[in-house]
Amino acid sequence: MAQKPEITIHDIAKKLKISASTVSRALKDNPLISEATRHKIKKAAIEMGYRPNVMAANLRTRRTNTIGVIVPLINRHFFSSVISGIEDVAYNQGFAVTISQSNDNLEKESTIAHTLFSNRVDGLILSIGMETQSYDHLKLFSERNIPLVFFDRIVDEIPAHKIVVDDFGGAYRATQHLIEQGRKKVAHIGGPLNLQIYAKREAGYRKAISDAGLQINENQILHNSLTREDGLNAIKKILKTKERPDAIFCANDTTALSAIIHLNEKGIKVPEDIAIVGFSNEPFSELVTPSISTIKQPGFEMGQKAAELLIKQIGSKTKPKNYETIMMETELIVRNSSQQK
Amino acid sequence: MAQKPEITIHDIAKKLKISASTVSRALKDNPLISEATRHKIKKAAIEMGYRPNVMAANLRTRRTNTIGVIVPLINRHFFSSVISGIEDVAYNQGFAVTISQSNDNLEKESTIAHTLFSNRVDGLILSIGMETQSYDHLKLFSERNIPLVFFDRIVDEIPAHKIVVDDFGGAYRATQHLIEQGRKKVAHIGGPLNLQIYAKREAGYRKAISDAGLQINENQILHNSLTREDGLNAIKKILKTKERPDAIFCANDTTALSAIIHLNEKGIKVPEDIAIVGFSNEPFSELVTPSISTIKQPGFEMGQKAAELLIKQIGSKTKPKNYETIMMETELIVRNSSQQK
DNA sequence: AACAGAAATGCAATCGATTGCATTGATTAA
DNA sequence: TTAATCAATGCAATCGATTGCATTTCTGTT
Repeated sequence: MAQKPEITIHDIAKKLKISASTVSRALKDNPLISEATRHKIKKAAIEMGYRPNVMAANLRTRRTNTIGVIVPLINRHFFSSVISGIEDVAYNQGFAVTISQSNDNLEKESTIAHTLFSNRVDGLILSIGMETQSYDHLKLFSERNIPLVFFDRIVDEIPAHKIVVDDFGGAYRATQHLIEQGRKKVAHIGGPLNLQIYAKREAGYRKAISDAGLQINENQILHNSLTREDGLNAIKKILKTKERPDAIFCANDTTALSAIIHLNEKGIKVPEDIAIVGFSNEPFSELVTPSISTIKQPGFEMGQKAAELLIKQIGSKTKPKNYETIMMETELIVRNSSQQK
Repeated sequence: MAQKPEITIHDIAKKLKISASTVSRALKDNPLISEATRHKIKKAAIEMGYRPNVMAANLRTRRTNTIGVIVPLINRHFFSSVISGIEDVAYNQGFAVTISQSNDNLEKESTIAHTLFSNRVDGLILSIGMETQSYDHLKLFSERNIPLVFFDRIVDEIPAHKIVVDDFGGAYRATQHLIEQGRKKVAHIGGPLNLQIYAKREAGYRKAISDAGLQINENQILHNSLTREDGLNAIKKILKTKERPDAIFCANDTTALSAIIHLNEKGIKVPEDIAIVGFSNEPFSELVTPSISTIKQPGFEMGQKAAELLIKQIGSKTKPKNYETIMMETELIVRNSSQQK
């Protein structure tokens, strides 16, 4: 399609009767070039509509100034907050950010990782998908020493910086809160245990229950992919169990939502009959009736931190001696789904 | 950072004692290469962990097989649906997609456009930001014949394919629906008129009112950026006007939400006292109490269509003779905010 | 056995920017 | 005036893959 001739530094050089090297240096504000020529060159560049060909530069310098980001779904408030945090830091440091979503699908995640690698991103920030249990596509990066930072859904096996929230603590707090409301039989809708975050949330939940000297009913701990539909099936199953629980701690807000909607329809009162707490503080959680008590995660700050660590690592010549796992604090937000007015 | 030697086609060639050209051709399944050598080469490539350097290839071929996407906010359900639609088509056709958000900020939009251009994306799909009133950063593309497709928030001045929804019709339908509910005084919370979509929504609203022989109260047509906060200010302002309206057509769901929350707090009943219709069918619209009647836009399909048109244009040698503007149908979804049970 | 024609492979230039090293020109010191 | 010094610029190789054209190797035919 492109017919208008591409303007290159050579075109500028020819027009100004100087060498391409000088043009290149001038445009990069290299101090070797005199003020006068630099001005002349920049002026010409603008007049001629010069646009650097990043690929040529990248090929030569072996750097792209681009950070790749892979998230399961850009559509989740938590993830888009993280992305905004990443962009915030990256743009200020002159990095471009390219965002991709895996849709929680391993194959797509792998394809994206390979594409990003082939495009030679300088570093990768990611949160793995629910299906992801093999990590060849990620070893690609760590083996070649391309900086990698995980956030939220991390992988233990791969050495890298990791940014997580205190899932255990958050879940503990959430469950404790339900118990403080006088609940004795707390059920749990949890995520796939291959993801650490869900294992930890469940562990926090279990600890809170046993610390309070209460019993766990193993029939009332369910695992699924935490979609709207999964949540609906889960709440139905829970309602069919022998001793109906008086509270549910859900591993995300989506399933909390499903539960609430179903209970509303069934005429079971939330929180009077069954109290509910979710996780993530999705925007909708304050909009439903009753509004959902939940655990707030500092998404934006996690993104900032992840980008900082990554960029620091990109800038350094050597592999970091040790990798940090940064745990950020969560906050319990009490709303109407767990507390009577 | 990268110390492990990069494997190039030359390394493969050396090892197999053949030429790099043959390796290149074999890896691209060029029929010139015999079955036997091709196999040998592919095997070696895998064993050696070869990963093509896309930048080098792109530099040579002047194609990147990458589509750039710019949206105001990835966080909006409508936009992320469109993105999913784009990805759906693009991936199947072997294109990568790089997504960026402008945050409705002209400067950022312009920076992103320049970055994408410098990275030589093969084409661009975008929806402009609220601030965008100058188009130099977009002319960059059209002038150099880099295919460009607009969706939703389009720019008339620039020749390109455009995918829109029937904003006029949707708004007309929404307003008409309010009138059918017996409402006589319908206010409007609208967006910035420099964006065609909002101008059209307002026009549709006006037409429906006058077609019904009703009066418009110009004090009750407000314009703002349609954020939560803007919506709150707008509803407050509307409540202070002389003749309180009995319905409001909001140009998006966000402001409809603000209005509903504020009216709930004030004890003004929705829909009994004031009926409300929004626009876009954001997921939260069915979750609030009362649930929000709204206009549904086919986001996924718009994305698919945009990607199809773009890729077709990328593949063609010549400029399209005429540019299409495809208008997709909207659907009124009646919920509780506009209809008494 | 010889040769046309096809099939397979190689050569070398190219894409556009960068950069180590060489060169030019100007300035300064002696 | 001349050599030494420094500032400014140019030369040419390089990054890795692609591709038009040339060359080599087969294959089959007579």
